[in-house]
Amino acid sequence: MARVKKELDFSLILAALSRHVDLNAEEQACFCAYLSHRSLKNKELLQREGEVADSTFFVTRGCLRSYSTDEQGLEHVVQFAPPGWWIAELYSVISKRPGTTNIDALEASEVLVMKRSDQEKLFIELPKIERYFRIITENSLVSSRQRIIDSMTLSALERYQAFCKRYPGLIFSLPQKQIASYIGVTPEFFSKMKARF
Amino acid sequence: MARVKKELDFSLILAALSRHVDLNAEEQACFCAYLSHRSLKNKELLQREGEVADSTFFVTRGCLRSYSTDEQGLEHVVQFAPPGWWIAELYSVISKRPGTTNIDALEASEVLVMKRSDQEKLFIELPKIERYFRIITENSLVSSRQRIIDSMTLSALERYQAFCKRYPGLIFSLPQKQIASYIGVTPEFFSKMKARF
DNA sequence: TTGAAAAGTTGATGAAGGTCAATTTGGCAG
DNA sequence: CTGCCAAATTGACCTTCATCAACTTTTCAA
Repeated sequence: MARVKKELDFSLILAALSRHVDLNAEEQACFCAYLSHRSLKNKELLQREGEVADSTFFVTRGCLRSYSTDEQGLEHVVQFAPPGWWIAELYSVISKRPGTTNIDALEASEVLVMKRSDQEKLFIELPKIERYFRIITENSLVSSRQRIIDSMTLSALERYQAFCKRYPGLIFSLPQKQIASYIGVTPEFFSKMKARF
Repeated sequence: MARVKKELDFSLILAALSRHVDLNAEEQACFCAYLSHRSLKNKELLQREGEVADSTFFVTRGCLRSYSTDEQGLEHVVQFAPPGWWIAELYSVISKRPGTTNIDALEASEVLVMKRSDQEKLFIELPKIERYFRIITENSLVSSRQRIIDSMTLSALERYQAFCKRYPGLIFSLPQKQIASYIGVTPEFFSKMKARF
């Protein structure tokens, strides 16, 4: 069987870019030239705690998560990334030091990979790309701070309701132990909480 | 007494910039031209929940905080900003919608004010400024995510110890009810926790 | 200097959520 | 279809931290 070069599908990532910056066809091609592709099996690890991360990932299919493991071995979900979302071990990417969180696939998934060194070249070559990342980083920071406020002001049930509102699609596709981990309760308590409505 | 125009002190903010980007004298002047100055009395409110924020603040003296008020009227500290730090109601600045948090001064303070509209002009005029903000926003996001992980994996005592390590200067200058609010416990529990060492 | 308000302390009690163990349900590889 | 493993449920008990109230100490403006 002949090995056919797989055409990468950039439509999702170009749509994401166009929500914040205008790129002409040439600029789009320049941006895409720096992306590579990777397929992940269910549960496959993309970034392991302790290793230095050098890439940021854009999800085109499936769903990834980043999570931290505590000294008792319990996992705590930092972020879910369904199609159209970026995910990275940003601390490690920025500092070039070993990361403290893991990233894996919650189902068979596909991602576009952008190496930090390439990203930095793009920042110089195409300032609009730096603008794009500046904007989505600002938005992520707002979400992250809101989650801190929620963790201090809301009960577990209210955090669950907030989660359902913010990520309506994920409630049905994720095992509820993952959602419990994201909102910061045990699977047992989560189950009891749901039973009480 | 003659009113003398106050010379603004840009040394702290230029030092902060130079940690991430190189600006020549002209670029520095261009940047500083967009800044204005504001003095704050102890407890003075800089941004009130419900109002639309249009500026970001760089602290040159004193200490600010941003906080959220819950439905029981309790305050929860989102961020402290000692000299050399930026602070803003970023959600409101970005979205131009009413903010959900407050910013006030914990002591007599001085800030440099950068309006969002001016910041956006600078992003176009001086891409290095956009780079600077992209970088510090990335760093803020890393800290914010680490705080989320800490809130899920650490006990109140451990969060206090982490706070002491990360902000060694603040432990002595802040009322401990502010620190309690930041790490997410009541002042009463904080006091008992300290007593038990 | 003083006195009232704010901050901090201490104790009794209670609620939110965790831990551990037993059992049931569900998904899916063979 | 079967069997197995992971996910979810349920119950008993426990830990952490909140709440409320009384009291003490500090701060700071008049």
